[in-house]
Amino acid sequence: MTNIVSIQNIAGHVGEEITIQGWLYAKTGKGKIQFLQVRDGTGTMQAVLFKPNLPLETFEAGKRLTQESALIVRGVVKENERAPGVPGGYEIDTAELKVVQVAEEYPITPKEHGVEFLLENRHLWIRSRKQWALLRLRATVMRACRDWLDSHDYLEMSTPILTPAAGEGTSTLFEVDYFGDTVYLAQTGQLYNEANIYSFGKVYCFGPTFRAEKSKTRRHMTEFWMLEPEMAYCDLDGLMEMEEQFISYIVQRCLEERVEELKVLERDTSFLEKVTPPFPRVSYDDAVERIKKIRVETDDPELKALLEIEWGQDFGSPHETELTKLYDKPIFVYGYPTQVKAFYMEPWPNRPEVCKSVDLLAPEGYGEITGGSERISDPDLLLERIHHDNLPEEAFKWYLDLRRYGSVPHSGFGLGVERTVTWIAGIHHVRETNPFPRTLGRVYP
RNA sequence: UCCUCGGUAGCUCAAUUGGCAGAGCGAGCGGCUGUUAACCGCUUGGUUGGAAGUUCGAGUCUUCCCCGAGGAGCCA
Repeated sequence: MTNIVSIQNIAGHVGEEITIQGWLYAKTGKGKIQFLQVRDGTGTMQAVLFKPNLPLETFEAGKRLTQESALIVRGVVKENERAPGVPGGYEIDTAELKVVQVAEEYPITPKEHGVEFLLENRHLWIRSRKQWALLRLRATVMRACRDWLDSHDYLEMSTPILTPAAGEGTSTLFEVDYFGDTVYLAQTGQLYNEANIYSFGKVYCFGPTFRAEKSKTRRHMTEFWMLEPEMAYCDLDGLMEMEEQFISYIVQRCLEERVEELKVLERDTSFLEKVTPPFPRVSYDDAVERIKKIRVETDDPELKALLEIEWGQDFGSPHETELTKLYDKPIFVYGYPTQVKAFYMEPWPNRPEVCKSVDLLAPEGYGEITGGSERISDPDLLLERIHHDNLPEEAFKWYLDLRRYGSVPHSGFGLGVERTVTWIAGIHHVRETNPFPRTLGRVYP
């Protein structure tokens, strides 16, 4: 069979005889006509088998096909608005059907399934339409990240995954035996990025990161992908300007390139269309006041309890959720209390209790998708902060060196890929945005 | 680590006060020329998460354990 066509390009082949290589997603049939929904990885389209037009054995072979059987279909492409698929509206009038393998009874039926069952069968679940759309969207988000950064003179620098000590000294790390020594799986590449900017100016690292925290929420995984840009000669304002351009570009790329997938996900894209610079900037001080006001005004006693806050405390997810509901765009919350943030963040001028940190909160209640800051550039201040947090000075010797040889103001942030995709896709749980999610209590498959 | 909910057929669930463990879907066979989670008929389906206990009798009650989900804290 020749002229193999991808389903995503089917619109350009109407009237032609083509071949589709794929798998049977679903099948419905009547006595003399059968409809095969065929996936090929790029989309789904209908192949029609009409008994009078086919050799009997071909029609009978079609009847024996089970869900997820591998098959190759040849026939003429026709436009037909009744034909379902992604993109819909096209079908193939089957002339030849080659059965590559008849699949065994497939566990995931087109009916409802529970989360536990689906996660146990994740290796098969990714074939389902919604999961397929979600992971295609993820790939676009990741590529858009790289495209924007690469075209703005950022250089991708790999940072180590095996690291000698805690990046920030706070989160729980996975331990790995390293020829008798203990090393840790990286939870950030930031410190290495800070070294890299002094050679390359603007850099980013992009890879998996690991947190051994026992978090069981829809926003947490133990292994997730993080993108961390870092920029020399960049202060907090410069960071926010860069972030809003960057995030807006990613969202707009998804709207352009993943129309069908967002349709499958039933995403209301009107929210995404509003994601253009500038984003609202809210100081931590203001944010606390607003949350206090919401807390006073709510009649819900449960929400009242969750929203309890005093200046100086970090926000929890309920606080973030309520804040984002006040806006229809992502918002920056900047100037968090120094005591709740990492040691390396630059203090606010004349207000040492506040630091030049900024989180980006996605709208519609999704909350934090990036966290960043301007970093301390003064060697004495950085050393003082390391001592203040009781961190081992010896481990940070190289990091302190960076402040001794041409230190400049610099900033960076980390973006959680799965959280970003979750928001853009408008879905409930981050685990579905990773092909094989690792969560507390699940490392299979 | 804490709080809440859950575990019954391959899957999704039901089972009244402690009294014969059921339905839909899937799968198999047959029928149907426009299906969209097709429809109609027949067939197939069980270590009720595990252990112990109470009882004439436990899916149901008690104790312990295992597993999962949601949330909190922490974080992207």
